[in-house]
Amino acid sequence: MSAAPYPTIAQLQNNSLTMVVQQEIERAILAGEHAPGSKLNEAALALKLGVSRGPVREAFRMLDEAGLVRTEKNRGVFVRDIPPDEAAEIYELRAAMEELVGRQLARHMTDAQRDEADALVQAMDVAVQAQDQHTYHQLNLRFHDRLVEMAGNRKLAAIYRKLVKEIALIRRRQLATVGVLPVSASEHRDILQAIATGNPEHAGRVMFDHALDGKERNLPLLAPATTAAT
Amino acid sequence: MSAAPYPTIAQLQNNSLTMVVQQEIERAILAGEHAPGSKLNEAALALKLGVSRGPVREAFRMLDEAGLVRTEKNRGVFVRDIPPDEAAEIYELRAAMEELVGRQLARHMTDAQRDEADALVQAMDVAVQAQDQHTYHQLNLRFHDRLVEMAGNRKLAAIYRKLVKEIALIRRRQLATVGVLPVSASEHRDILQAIATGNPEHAGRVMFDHALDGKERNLPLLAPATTAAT
DNA sequence: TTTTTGAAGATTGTTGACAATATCGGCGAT
DNA sequence: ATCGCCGATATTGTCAACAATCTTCAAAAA
Repeated sequence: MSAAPYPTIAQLQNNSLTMVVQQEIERAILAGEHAPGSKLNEAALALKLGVSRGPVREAFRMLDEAGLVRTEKNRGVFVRDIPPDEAAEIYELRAAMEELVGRQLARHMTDAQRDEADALVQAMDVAVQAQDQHTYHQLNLRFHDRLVEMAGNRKLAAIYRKLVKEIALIRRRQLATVGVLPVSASEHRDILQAIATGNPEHAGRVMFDHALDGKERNLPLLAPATTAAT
Repeated sequence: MSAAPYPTIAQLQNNSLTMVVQQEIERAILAGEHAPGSKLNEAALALKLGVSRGPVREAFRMLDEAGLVRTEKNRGVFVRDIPPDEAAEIYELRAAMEELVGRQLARHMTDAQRDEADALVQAMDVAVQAQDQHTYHQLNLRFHDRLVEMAGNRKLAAIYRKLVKEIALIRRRQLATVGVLPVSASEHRDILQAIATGNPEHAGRVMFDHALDGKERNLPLLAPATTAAT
C-alpha cells in the first residue's frame, strides 16, 4: 500500500517532458481518442500539449517500442491497428502468462495476499449487483494485475502489463462490446480456490482457461485452429 | 528462407538515422563495448557516430523501453546492470516461453521444419568437434530462435528476442564464462525427439528444463528459492 | 581534519529553424 | 476519360543553439 513518504517528489523527478507526453499520448490512445490506424501528427500533438516536437518524437519512439504505434519512415506514426490473427496471438500469450501466474501462486501465495484478492472479488460482486460495468472492468483489471504482481516475477509483470495495454487497444477496434456484464463473475472465486489447493498444474489451467474465455468473448470473428496452449 | 526479392530496398526504407543509431548502440552494448552500469554520453556518442544529439536521444528512448539502458532524469542514461535476482527472473521467464514453444511445436511442427532444425543440430555437432565455441554459440542462438519462430506466435517471438538480448547483457556481467563448451550438445536432439513424439506436455518440459540448465550454468551464485515453474 | 559553500565547467532538456521527403492538385498527353 | 508529369504545400528528419540541471573542486567555516 504505502509508497514513498512524499510520492510527489518521485513524480516530479521522473517528469521529463518526454515522459509526461508519452503517458498522455498513451492515455489518449487507450481511451480511444485516437482510433487505431489513424495518423498522429507531430506538430499538432506538440501544439496541443504545449511542447515542441522533440519530446513528442521521443515519446513516439517509446510507444513504438511498446507496440502501441507503428512508424513509417518519412510518413509518420500511426496508432497500431492490430490485425485479428495477431490479436489472437496476443490473447493466447497473455493466457499462457496467466497460467504461469497460477502455477506460481499455487506454490507461494500468502494468506495476506489471498485476503487482498478476496476483497477484490467481493468488490466485483458488488459491482455486478449494481450493474456497474465500468467499475467491474476496472476491478477485474486490478485483480489480474495484482495476481500477476504477486507471482513475484517483475519481468513477467512488466510484459504482462504491456500485453494488457495492447489488448485494450485491440478492444478499441471491436465495437465496444458493451452490455455483456460478465458471466465470469464466479470464475474469479474458482481461480482463488484452485490456487488454494496448492496444485500448480490445476491452478495454472484454471487461470489459462479463464484468460482464453476473455479472448473468445472479445474475438468472436476469427479463423479456426489458432493453436491454444495447455 | 527467402526474404523479400530485394531486401536492400526495405533496408533503405527503414534506415532513419534514429534506427541505425539504435542498432549500433545496441550492438555495442551487447558486444560489451559499453560495460553494464557505465554511462552513455549523448554528445560523445553523437560525435562518434557522426550525427547530432537528436537521433541519439530517440535511440536512447527505444533502448530504455527495450530494457537495455536505464534513464535518470538530468543525469543521463546508463547501460543496465541487471541484478542477479532480476536476472534469475528473466531466465525463468525465458524458460517458460521455451516450454510454450515446445508445446506448440509438438502439435504443429512440419517435416520441413524438423529437417531445418536437424541441420542446425548437426552443424552444432561439427562445431563441438572442432572446439569452435563461438560458432557453437551462434548456432545455438539460431536454433532456439528458429524454434520460437516456428511456434507461430509473432508476439511470443518478439518478446523472446528481447529476453535473449537482456540475457546477453546479463552474461556480459559474469566474467566471460569461457571454455565451457557445453555438455548439452545432445540435449538438442532430445528436444527434437520430444517434439516428434507429439506430446505437448513432454516436449514443453524438455525445453523448459533445457532452458533452466542455461540459467544454472550462467547464474551460479544466487539466493535459493527462486520459484521455478513446472 | 571535516564539512559546507559556491562558482565554473560539463551534461542533459528543450526549442526553433532548416533540409529532405511525401502528399496533393492541376495540366497536358495518350 | 485515364494516366503520368510537375510544381505547391504539408509533414517528417535532422541539426545547432539556448536553458536548466548536475558535477566538480577549491576555498572557507566549524
